[in-house]
Order: sequence, then structure tokens, then C-alpha cells
Amino acid sequence: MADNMLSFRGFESEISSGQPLEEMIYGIMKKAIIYGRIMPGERLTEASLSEELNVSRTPIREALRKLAFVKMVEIKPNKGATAAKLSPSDVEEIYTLAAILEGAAAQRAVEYMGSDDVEKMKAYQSQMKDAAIHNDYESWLDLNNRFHGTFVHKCNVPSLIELIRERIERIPYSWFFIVMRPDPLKIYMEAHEMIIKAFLKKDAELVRSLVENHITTNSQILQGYLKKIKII
Amino acid sequence: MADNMLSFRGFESEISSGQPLEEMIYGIMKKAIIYGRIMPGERLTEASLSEELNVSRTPIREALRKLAFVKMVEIKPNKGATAAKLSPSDVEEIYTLAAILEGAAAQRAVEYMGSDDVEKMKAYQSQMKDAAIHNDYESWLDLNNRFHGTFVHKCNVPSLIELIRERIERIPYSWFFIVMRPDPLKIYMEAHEMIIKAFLKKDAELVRSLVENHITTNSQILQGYLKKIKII
DNA sequence: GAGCACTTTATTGCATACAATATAGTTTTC
DNA sequence: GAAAACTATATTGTATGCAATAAAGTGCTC
Repeated sequence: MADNMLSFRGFESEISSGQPLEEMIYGIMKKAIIYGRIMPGERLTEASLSEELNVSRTPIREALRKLAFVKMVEIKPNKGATAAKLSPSDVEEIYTLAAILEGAAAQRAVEYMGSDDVEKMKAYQSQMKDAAIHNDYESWLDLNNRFHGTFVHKCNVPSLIELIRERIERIPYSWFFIVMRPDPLKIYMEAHEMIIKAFLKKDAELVRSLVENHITTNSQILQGYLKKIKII
Repeated sequence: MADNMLSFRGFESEISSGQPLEEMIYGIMKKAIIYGRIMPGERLTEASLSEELNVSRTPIREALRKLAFVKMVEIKPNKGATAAKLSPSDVEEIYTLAAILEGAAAQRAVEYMGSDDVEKMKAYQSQMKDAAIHNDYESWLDLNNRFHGTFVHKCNVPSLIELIRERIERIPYSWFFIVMRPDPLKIYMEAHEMIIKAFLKKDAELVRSLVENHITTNSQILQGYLKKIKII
């Protein structure tokens, strides 16, 4: 391992790219949490992280506090940090807010979307069908992010986009694959079709309610599976 | 000054109440920003704050980073922190989100509001009229917070409540007094009346749109004055 | 053996020292 | 005199040491 590399559970980051250590550690640990290399509830002592990352406790403390802000770790004064556990109600809240926020973003986006944007959404949608047929779930997920990103980024409210991203990031990456079964996928894709049509009609209120329902439905399906396979 | 007191520009906080210094500093500085004791754009060097607060740089750094998270200060790597300036578009965004979030909270609250809650809102509303007549704007503002808080806290989504509070806190306290003139107040109070009626009808969708419009209208009125008196 | 005081250990909170970086000022060069 | 190179200063970033707190273990009392 080159000594100008920050390495943590398979994730790496080059030191001395102008970015402070604190931010790099924040980024690398966030990834580790999203991708399950840090398990929920895992105790994160400053000393052990310090050793694992080969840096002092100072930037680690600051990274942990940032992670606490986005609720990925929980810090109790004088007791320390643990990777956050997502309770059923946490999951529900995350999606409740995601639905509200993304619905609002979509509503606002109607005004700013060009026909090229809707075309992009159509293209993603058709590519998603292909990906689903070939069981290429990785691509499917990427395309889905692009689909949603297309209108979210057109809402003209940067902080709203940020809030939406913050919610989505709290969902472990692996969970997105849980719902990738024929029936949920069918429901999912049909919702996208309706959303596309609503954007074509430029019916902002319809777009809002469709997007909100789309996310809520998906949330309920996910929560059902999570409960059934005893993840939460 | 007792040496177990943390003092900062007129605000004080007792040390050794179990709370870490970092949090106390965060709280005290947040107040100082909200109440205008720290001016927007003011440079906040760790050393000067350290001297002013009689603590080391460490808890100050952590407090500054927390404040950066709620966008009350801006931190540039290797350059340091400044008290955030609210640009016209920042103000617009804050209120845009506040309207979305509080509208959603209100909509959800309809289900959980008891008739006693609506009675409370009516009571606050009538007290606000009195306060307005006697030009007791301080009380008016407090009652207004209670009025809004009544339904916001009934939305059953704690993180939504938190997000709303975070937006409101970014508005300098003094600004709330700017709009306290006869015409805006009349519009404001009429909106409240309509909101109360909508809650009585338990019409969630109507409540949502009324609350959203109420906040948006208020925002536009405030922004108009801010521009006229050249605050932003 | 359960409950309690005491001691030990682990860990965070805070303070401080040093290193790295950015800024301002100064000199040098043309 | 303007631009560039250098120097000095201020400030943040990081490492480390010590203090305060919490948790775990130990022995004592009954």
C-alpha cells in the first residue's frame, strides 16, 4: 500500500489532492456504510479507525460528526459512535420524506423540462426494460437513478436536490436489489410510464402525485420484503 | 464572569451540565447568528473564537462544522469559516422548502389532529389579534410559532419536523418584524383563518395547499421588503 | 451468591504543539 | 513602475498528550 493512499475496507482514496483528510475519510466511510462494509450497529471507536486508516483521531472525529449529521452514525456524548441501525420506522420516514421531496421536485420540474429531457426519460425507461429482461440489475439500478435524476435535477431548487440525495443515500445499496422481482418491477415500470405521460401533458399536479405514489408504493413493497426476510 | 460559564456576545451557558463544550458552543453561536450578534459574512477564525470563548480550538472547530451543516456558516478548506450570507436566492430556497415541508406536515397532521388541537389554534389566532392591536410584536411572533407548531408537531414524522425547524432557524430573528405592518398582517391572519377552517373540514389536500400558499405568500412579502429596504 | 464500593481499563473530550497552506508584504528583476 | 520571486505572517489541518467520563472488572460485606 502506497503511503499516500487512504485505504479502508476495500475502498481507497488518494491523499494530497487538495482535499482535507477529514473529507476523504467522510467520503470513504460513507461508501463503506452504503455498501455494507460497515455493518449497522458496529461500534466505531476513534482509536480503531485511526489505526485502520493510519491517520490521527482528529480528522476521524470530524468525519464521524459529519456522518452523524446525515444520520449514518449515531454519536452519544462521552460514549462514542456506532454505525446507525435503520429501524422499520426509520425506513418509513426516509421514504415518506423522499416521496414528499421528490414529488415536489417533480412538480416544479414540469416548468423547466424540455422535450429532450422527456425523451431521455423515455430512453432510460426502454433501456431499463432491456436490462430487466437480461437480469442486469446493476444497469437497471443505474438507469433508474438516471431516470429519476432527470426530473429531480430540473426542479431548479439545488437544496431540494441535495435533500433528496441525502435520503436515498441512507438506504443500503444491497436493499435496492431486494425488490427486483417480476411483480414489483412490473408495478415500478408502469409507474414510470405514467410519470412520462404526465410530464408530456405538463400536468404538474398529476406529476407530483404520481411520483409521490410511485415512491410510496416502492417503499411499501421494499418494507414488506425487508420484514419477510427479516432484515429489519 | 464565573469561570464555569461560557459567554459569547451576551449569551451565556453553564459549563459542566453533562453537555460537551462543542454542543454548548454550537448552541450559543447559533443563537448569536439568529439574533444578529454575528453578522453575515463575518470571518470566524478559530483563534479569535477560542479567545472570546476561553476554550481551545478543538470544540470550536467541531461547533463550526456543525454550523456549516445547517448552512449558518460557510467553511472553505484551508481558508476557514465565515458567517453565511443569505443571498436573495437562498431566502427564496429556504421558503420554497419551508412551504413544501410545512405543507406536507400539515396535510399529514389532519389525520392526527384532535378537536382540542384546532381549538388551540383558534385560541392562538385570537391572542395574535390582540397582540397585533397592542403592537406587541414579540408576543405575536411567539404565538405565531405556537400556531404553526400545533399542526407541524402533529404530522407524525419527526424528521420532517426537524427539517422545518432547520429552515426557519436560518431566517434572522429581526426579519420577522419587517413584515409586521397592517396590510401583510391582515393577509397573514386571513390565511390562518382559512387554515383553521380547512382543518375543521379535515380536508387534507386543502390544508396542504393553504399552508403552502400561506408560507409562499409570506415569503414574497418579506422578500419584497428586504429588497426595498436593501437588506439583501 | 446478590449487592455494593472500589479499582482498573477503555474511550471520548479537550488542550496544545507542530505541519501544511494561504495570504500579505517585501524585495528583486526587467 | 509592473510583474515575478521570495519572505514573513496568519490561519487552518493534523498529530499527540492529558483530563474526564464511562464501563468492566474485583473484592468486600452481608
